[in-house]
Amino acid sequence: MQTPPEALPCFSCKARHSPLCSVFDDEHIGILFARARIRTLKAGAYLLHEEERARQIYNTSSGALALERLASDGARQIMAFCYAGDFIGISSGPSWTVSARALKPSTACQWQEADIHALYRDWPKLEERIHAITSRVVEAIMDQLFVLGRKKAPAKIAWFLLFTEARLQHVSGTGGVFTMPMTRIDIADYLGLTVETVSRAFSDLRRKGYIRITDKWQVEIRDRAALAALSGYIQPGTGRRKG
Amino acid sequence: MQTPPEALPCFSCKARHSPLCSVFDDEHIGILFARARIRTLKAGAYLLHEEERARQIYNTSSGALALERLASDGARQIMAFCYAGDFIGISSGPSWTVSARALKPSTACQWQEADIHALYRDWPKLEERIHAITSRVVEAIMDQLFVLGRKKAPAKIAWFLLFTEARLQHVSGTGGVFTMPMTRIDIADYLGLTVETVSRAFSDLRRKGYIRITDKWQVEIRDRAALAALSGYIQPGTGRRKG
DNA sequence: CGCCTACTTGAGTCGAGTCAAGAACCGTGG
DNA sequence: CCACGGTTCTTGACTCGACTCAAGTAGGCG
Repeated sequence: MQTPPEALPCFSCKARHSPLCSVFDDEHIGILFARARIRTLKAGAYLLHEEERARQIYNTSSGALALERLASDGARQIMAFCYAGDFIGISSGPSWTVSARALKPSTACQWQEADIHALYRDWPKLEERIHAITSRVVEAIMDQLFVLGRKKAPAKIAWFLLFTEARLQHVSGTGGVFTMPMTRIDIADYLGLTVETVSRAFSDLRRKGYIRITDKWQVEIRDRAALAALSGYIQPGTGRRKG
Repeated sequence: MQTPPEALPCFSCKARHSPLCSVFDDEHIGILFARARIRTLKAGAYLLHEEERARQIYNTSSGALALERLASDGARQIMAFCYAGDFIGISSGPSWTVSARALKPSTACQWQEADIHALYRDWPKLEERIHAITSRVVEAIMDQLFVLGRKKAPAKIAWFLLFTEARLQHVSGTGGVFTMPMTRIDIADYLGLTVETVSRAFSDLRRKGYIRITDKWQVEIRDRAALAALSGYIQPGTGRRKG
């Protein structure tokens, strides 16, 4: 608050307009910033580990993370990918049930849960927003559940591409070209497939002309309608379906 | 409130000690009851439909429901089974993204969302509880996501049996015997399998002596350790894993 | 330059889906 | 009470999609 607004990194932060931060206008964002610890992560580093005490909450400010769970036999399931502006911090128990791994160099703001709760009184909208985010997460995971349980590999990949394009729109900007921050292995672990199946599915889509892949991570959607048909018409990001 | 407490159905309701209702002590439960509409459902009836306007919330008071989503091609994915005491009402948008179907004759209390929100001021614990329920739901669905994405059919079934036994403990009481309210088809649609695969898996477990099935819905767990090993050591209900 | 990891592609296997038939169970109505 | 039609459940035979195993290529980084 005493800090001159111009000095705050918030003003140039990609998460400035995220559900969490946008509760505070430019005049008051310092209240939130003053309580934050900025975490900088290298690719592959963990923001938090499952089984770890969960008394912090996070807001991704740059980069990309995977929320994942690892089984003793090495099987991995990725629950979500988080990009700039995405909130991380839902836990009903004393510890996390997922780990958060950086897919590329990333930064996130970290708060003590108690510090945020203390702000609820003066900023009731904050509590409302966090609740809304949690509800939104439930629906996103239900979408994923539907895809994992009921779609075949080609449909899963098609859905993933459309969904990811939509999620990255605010990063990549306009029409049809985007850069995926995750490896094929990550995609496989997100969709309940193996690397080989993912790779084959990409090749198929490429051969059919539905997509174009330049440098392995650059994807261009060339036939959105075909992908949508393949995916079974799930409208990415909204939880709604046609048909 | 004015109603003499003895007259309230709440006192003999199986959901009396649910997260929602237990916010109110016996003296004040009438406040909640006065605003409730009691919904009675026959087996197969819908409490709510996806795409329907979502401005109500529900608390299951008896019976069992399935939260499901239906695709245009007939594919169904069940997101959760709800029993007495379970809250239904998480939605971030204007309408539901799932339907709630009664698996057997069931009852639920229905409130207008606005009526409940109006109680938040005097009963802050209510808001807290609903938030906690939502967080708990996220973790339950993540468990399911992990199972759908990374477990084979036998492991899915073993996990389902242990999980369901734990969920029904407050109904079935003690050790190892419980009555499943859902059909094999429902189980298949919950685990991302087909009826035939579910049926075969049950038969296998029966032949191995891990379980005993009396009248098709009565299941007795005979070798919990073997089931746990098969399921991959997920501790049902807690979101934790051994290994 | 060389190592390591990620990616791709092929060949073969296996688990789960599909198709099909029969048995058991349900509620309904005679 | 029993006969009947419809659904659910089980089991078998077959098929096919995704996994496994394996080899080779490409790209990133020290």
